[in-house]
Amino acid sequence: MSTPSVLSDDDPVPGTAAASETPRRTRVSGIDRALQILDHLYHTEKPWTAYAIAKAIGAPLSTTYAIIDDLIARDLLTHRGDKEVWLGPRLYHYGLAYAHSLDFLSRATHEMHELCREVGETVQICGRDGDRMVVLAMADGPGHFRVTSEIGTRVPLNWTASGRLLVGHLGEDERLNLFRQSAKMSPTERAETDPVLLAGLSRQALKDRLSIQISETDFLVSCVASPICNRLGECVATISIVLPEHKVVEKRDYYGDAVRRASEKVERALGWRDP
Amino acid sequence: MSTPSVLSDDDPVPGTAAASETPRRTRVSGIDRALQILDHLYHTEKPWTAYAIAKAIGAPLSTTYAIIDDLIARDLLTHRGDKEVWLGPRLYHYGLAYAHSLDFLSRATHEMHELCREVGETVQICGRDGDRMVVLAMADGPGHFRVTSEIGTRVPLNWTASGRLLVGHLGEDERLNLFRQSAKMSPTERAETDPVLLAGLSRQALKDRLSIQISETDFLVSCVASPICNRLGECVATISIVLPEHKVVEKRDYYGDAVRRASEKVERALGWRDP
DNA sequence: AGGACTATTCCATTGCTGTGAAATAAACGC
DNA sequence: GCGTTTATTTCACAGCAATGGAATAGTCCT
Repeated sequence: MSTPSVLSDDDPVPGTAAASETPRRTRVSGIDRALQILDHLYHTEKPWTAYAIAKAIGAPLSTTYAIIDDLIARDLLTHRGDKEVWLGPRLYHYGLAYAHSLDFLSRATHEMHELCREVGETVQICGRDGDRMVVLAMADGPGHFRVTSEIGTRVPLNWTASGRLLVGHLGEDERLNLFRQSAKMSPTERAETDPVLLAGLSRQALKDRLSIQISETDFLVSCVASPICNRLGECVATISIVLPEHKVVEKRDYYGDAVRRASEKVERALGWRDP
Repeated sequence: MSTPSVLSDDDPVPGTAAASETPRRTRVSGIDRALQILDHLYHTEKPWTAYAIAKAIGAPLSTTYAIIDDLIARDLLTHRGDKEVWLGPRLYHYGLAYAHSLDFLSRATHEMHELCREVGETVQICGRDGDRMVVLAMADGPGHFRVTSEIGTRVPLNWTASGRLLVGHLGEDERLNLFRQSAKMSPTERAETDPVLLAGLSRQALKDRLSIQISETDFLVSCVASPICNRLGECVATISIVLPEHKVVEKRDYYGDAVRRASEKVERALGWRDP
């Protein structure tokens, strides 16, 4: 709600539990409808046709077509392929302007590059959007066979070390709920999906300021993460090293210390940590 | 318009030349008003109070307050300070989703990191938003005294080497217009501001696939840029090395060649260049 | 203290806007 | 060929959203 965290939406998890509330008002304002459309595209992560969007969000065809035309004219949406539409460039501009104003992110990004250089591996800054973890920034490690992903990538919270940290500060109930509703099996089928176990790991990881995940999302790919917490102890983001499985096994402490030092530096630079 | 470029808005430059058109319709739709608000914040690059926004965009107070409340409730806006509002986190999410879908940007980002490692200096990817240059991505160089800026930074087109490249493909008239309306004196008072000269430099720089700027924006800071052009020859973005003045003077060709190689690699990877 | 803004809220009015339904094709599936 | 689904446009209508105006404090000058 009023949490000044970077990403937490705290929607009641837009899952299957569609609220059958709001009985009055068959009609929704333009802004509302527009946001429904943007959200639909955002959550499904792929282009849709106007027709399909109308069906999916349960809006009248005429309204949907009109608003989509409007949004396209304003560059909030763009055409992809023949009939499909997708989020537009203007949203990116707005987003950059927002990110630009976050001294938090620029600070963290700086430390991310330093850490990347220090350990010679890919480093990421991740945040949370509701029940997903989002890659906010990334520094590619050197070498031709580095492990990498992309800015904007969104994965379930239970797939990554960062995902667990990001909910560690939430209340027991909320944490359990998030995992219950969003925990998914990963491609490797090695991700933990038990909500109770996850909730426990999550809390403990935040306390340790360290979370390690091995090959839960992709084979041979691991992740060593440390939380960036504000003064209230809320995990606003994480900084993590992404690297091949065998390296973590061999030099677990080396990476763990490095990433913890980096996250502390960010917190200190922001005045979120006293020393 | 239908240009698939990443950033070009091609608005008629929202400058002082306020179009006294659209006489009918004292009333503007909700989406319209909402976007006016977002745009106002975006273009002024700072938080405003609801009252001030209403005055600035010429909207009724009641409407403005209502819509701003609405947008805040939806995380499209956030509170900054006591009364002021600013762009919200949700816009960043949408923006990331858009960026994530751009294979262009991820491709360019990869090359950006490579180049950063090769030359050991800060490297940026820049695009254009109307009459401004925008920093889309950045890789910090090593060292404690590196030159750096921030993602999302927006500066007039005439201040940077990249800015000139980004309009090099436009028609003579359009280019002249853009420079005429947006060319501003830089802090160092060394930026070129003559539209005709700028337009010429711009075209030539794009032809050379190289643009060099020395201390025009900041003292001792220079920039070596090369364009990333799509198959139509439109400069969609630039990749540039940011570094201290003296280094450019000493090793101009070294940096020029490196940055040109990088931009060509991006174009080739995207199939925008034949070999 | 008084004037001039800033900041916010309330309300009656009205005309724009979202709706629903229907018309029209094109694209499938078979 | 013929139903079914997708895709798009058109239109009259009613309701609510945006509006203008005013009321109410708070704040900043001087």
